[in-house]
Amino acid sequence: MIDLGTNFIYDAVDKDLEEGVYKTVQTRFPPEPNGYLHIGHAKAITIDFTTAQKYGGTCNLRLDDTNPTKEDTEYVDAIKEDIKWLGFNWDNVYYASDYFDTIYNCAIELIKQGKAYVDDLTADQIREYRGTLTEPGKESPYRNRSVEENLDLFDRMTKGEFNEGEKVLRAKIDMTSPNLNMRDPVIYRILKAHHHRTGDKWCVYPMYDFAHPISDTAEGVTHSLCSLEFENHRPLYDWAIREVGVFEKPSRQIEFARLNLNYTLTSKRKCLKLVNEGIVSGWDDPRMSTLCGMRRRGFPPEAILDFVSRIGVAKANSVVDFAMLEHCVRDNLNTTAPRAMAVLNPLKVVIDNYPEGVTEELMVQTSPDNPDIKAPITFSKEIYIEREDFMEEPEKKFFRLAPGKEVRLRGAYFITCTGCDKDEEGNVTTVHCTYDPETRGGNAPDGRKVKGTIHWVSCDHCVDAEVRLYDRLFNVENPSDEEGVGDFTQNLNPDSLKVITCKIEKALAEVKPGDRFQFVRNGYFCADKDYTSQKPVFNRTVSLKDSYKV
RNA sequence: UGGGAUGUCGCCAAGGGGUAAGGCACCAGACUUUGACUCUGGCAUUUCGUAGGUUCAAAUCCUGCCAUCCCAGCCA
Repeated sequence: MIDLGTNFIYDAVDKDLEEGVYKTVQTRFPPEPNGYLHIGHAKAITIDFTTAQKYGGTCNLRLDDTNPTKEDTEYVDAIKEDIKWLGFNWDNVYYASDYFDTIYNCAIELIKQGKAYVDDLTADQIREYRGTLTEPGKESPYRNRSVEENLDLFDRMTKGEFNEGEKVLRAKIDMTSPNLNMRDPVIYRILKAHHHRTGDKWCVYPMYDFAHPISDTAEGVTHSLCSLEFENHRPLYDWAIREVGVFEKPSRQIEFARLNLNYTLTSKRKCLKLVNEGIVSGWDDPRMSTLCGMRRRGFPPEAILDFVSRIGVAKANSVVDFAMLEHCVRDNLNTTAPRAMAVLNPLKVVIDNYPEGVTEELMVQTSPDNPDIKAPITFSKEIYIEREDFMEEPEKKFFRLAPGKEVRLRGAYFITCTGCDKDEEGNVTTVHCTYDPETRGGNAPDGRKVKGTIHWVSCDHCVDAEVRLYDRLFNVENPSDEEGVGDFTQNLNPDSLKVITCKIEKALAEVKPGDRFQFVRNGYFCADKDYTSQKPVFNRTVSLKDSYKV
């Protein structure tokens, strides 16, 4: 059970329960199936599901499909997959389109009560008549049509007698309201589009503002949790339920702040641009904030849930530091990811006093916390170590390999550097060492200590792998600050993806896509879903916290 | 220049009259078959956007001001 701490939503629910406003709790996660879910949705999903769980209630998945021009079943499937991946199970799957008849009847009811009317104004005219933020709107000349006429016109709209945009159904509320949403909002529009579920049955579709309160209430939702931008819509939400008047238990809408993460985008529109312009490889590019992207990157769902519980639920607009998410990922992987050795930037080491042609199997601990869980790795005379683990002229606090210094090869032997070979340009090509046969396994019988331990891989017993090193996609904290879709690409981090070839221990070539490891000292990696090259591919999930800084 | 919200440490965030939780980040130290992890300590005291007021006592109540976000889709 995820703990969202104390928060104002729970306070409100507690109060409702105490006062007997509701006896049970029912919530819903209501995405529009017009795109992929991202980390921001993970927050909403967690809040919706855990609120229901906490009170022993139910939470349904409802696909808010009231705009057939933007929606598709492809997204429905992806949404379901991502929710399940996070570990949540909905009680029922509903669609707003399930309620089209109900919503339609509510509209008729409103018309009969004289609370809704068919308007012939064009979209432009409606905008003009709406007034501005500071000036009141004015009433449409069609506002006072008779109930009979409205009923007839709406019926004919439904039968397809009019073109898109010719007529709309509007709620008759108050054109002078300081809340623009209450200035006779459009509640039904003509859309001669094929709906992914209802097909061509309808050519009028309810607007969100009308469909949502009716769907919630018809479904039995007690607490309709949504993000802050709908605060201005709440009066209309309440109005619709109240005026339609056919439901005994109105739903209560409660708003919370949506999640913003620095250095990333969580706007569907902008993410789409990244995909369409080929800036990223697709919706599941590991740099994306989409759940499928994070999954491919190797972020465990538990880490995302932990993250959501840590950031809390409040009403203040905020931007959470990406480091918080990374911490959660490391925290999870630290205890779950097996250790493995991979050398990203190889430098050959020859152990001069090790017999030629001999190999031996050494058992190296792979479990982060259980010393008894080990895997075999082959050792031989020639190995690769990390280039940065050798310094010909070591600086003051350098604990690794340097001429005359002794270090431990993880799980193997102590070796002492005797010198190195260089090419004409002075680059180190090979390091020469001697090993101490008494230190097999990594401990000296005489009890002498060694300050550094380094990872390695045997030259003849390793394979090449492609490693994708990911960094933040943007180099500015808030790429969304730039107005418009055109500008944010200026802030892309050109080094957000670096592909290198590295040496991995042989056993790692056999892993399954999705398997996660800590490559000792190099960070956490996740085997990629498909190998486009012949080599195995690993995505770097997250780097280790800078361990060698002086 | 309308309305709705929000302002507590660099970033999240508790606390809603009784004298500032916690996490991330950061810093210092210990430990360590990697310097990671773990552990220990530090990290808002005329301070809770700001200026006043009420009170024995205010981040918490009142008033004014300031800043930021949302709203003028036949999107959700």
